[in-house]
Amino acid sequence: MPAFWLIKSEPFKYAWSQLVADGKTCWDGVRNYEARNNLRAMKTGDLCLFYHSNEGKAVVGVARVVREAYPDPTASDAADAVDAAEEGGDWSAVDVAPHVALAVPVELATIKATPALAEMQLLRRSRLSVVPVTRREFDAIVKLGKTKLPK
DNA sequence: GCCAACGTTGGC
DNA sequence: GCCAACGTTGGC
Repeated sequence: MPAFWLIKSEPFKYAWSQLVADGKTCWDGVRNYEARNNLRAMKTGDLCLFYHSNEGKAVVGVARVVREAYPDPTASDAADAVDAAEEGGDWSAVDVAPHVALAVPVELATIKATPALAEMQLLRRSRLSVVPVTRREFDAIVKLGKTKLPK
């Protein structure tokens, strides 16, 4: 059984439409240990709710993990590499591809107003950019998005 | 633009 | 190792 996640991006930085245009992308630049651990727990085929933070504030699509965690290419330059070498820390990235766009974006306000979703990590750990989602929550979001998941 | 939450840093 | 200061994120 696949696991479910929610990944956040500011539309300004990397929007859902960009992911669709690119076909797939490297989800890198995560600089938080907990988020990194979540990235590393992802398996190929896991589904990720794609959330636009800050501007939009809604889940707009579902992405699929197409490559499991590997060293973050953006951590290999400049200060990050020095830090990683000195502190023994390192960063990870995964590749994701668009799976399906939600027919209707699921707004943060809607999530907050839905009792079944009140416990989402998105709400409780609002500053984490990669958080786990339960199957129940995932299904509820997709349903609110009036979307059928492709096989 | 402000503020709350929270992770990180640095002085001791 | 504690804790205050600081920086970043993200909602409003």
